[in-house]
Amino acid sequence: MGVSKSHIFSLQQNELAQAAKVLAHPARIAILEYISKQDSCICTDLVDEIGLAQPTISQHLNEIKKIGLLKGTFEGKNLCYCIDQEMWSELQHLFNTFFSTITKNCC
Amino acid sequence: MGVSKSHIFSLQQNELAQAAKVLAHPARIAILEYISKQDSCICTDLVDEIGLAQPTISQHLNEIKKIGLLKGTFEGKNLCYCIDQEMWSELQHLFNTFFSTITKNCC
DNA sequence: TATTATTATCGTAATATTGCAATATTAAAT
DNA sequence: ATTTAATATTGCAATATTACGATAATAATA
Repeated sequence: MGVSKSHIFSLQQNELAQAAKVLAHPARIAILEYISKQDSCICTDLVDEIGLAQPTISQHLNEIKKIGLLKGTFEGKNLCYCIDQEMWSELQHLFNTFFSTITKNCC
Repeated sequence: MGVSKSHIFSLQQNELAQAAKVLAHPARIAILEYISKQDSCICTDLVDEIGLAQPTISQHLNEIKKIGLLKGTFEGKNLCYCIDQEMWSELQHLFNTFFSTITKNCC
């Protein structure tokens, strides 16, 4: 088929997978890193900084936004994106828990 | 186009994205969780445990194997999968570093 | 109000992913 | 040597993702 059978998995499993999907593209990693590097918030610079077209960046931003990782506020003419701290911590916790609950007992 | 322009990103960014991609499917999360839950190693049970066809499970296992997260040894007739501890720790570190270096200064 | 700069959306093409049936491979057991 | 059970591979269909040009929407400024 081609559709993920998400209904056969638990909420936790789907949530983690969904979050991982957002991080599963170097452009989105780069975007998050760049946003966090700036003291002030960014606007258009992402397009210049990363070598992708404006609609593509916009699409990636939207993916990040969809799981609530970005807050955007207007500041004059330009949209001003920043990382939602609460959501970021939540994500960090989610991954951390997953990594530590996997006990690596082996044959 | 449709191809990820991985060459415009750093090695670190690509590696993290690649790793995240492996975790970006609930079936693979479920597989890792199940393997770790078992005291002894698993074999066919993944197919029964998770509701996906055998070739599909095999494919997912392969994705996990590709980044070196699984070790497989034969134990009688059945393949016996287990999580590569060293690689797992490396991954954990990779994500941990990423999550903590993103400083969430906002507007 | 018209212009300008920034961001979003639409449409489309290329490629990737997900899933399974059918089949092949592998190795133990008869 | 055959059969049996477990895993891998192949081929294919459905859907998702990535990327961008063209265009629309938005809001500050002239």
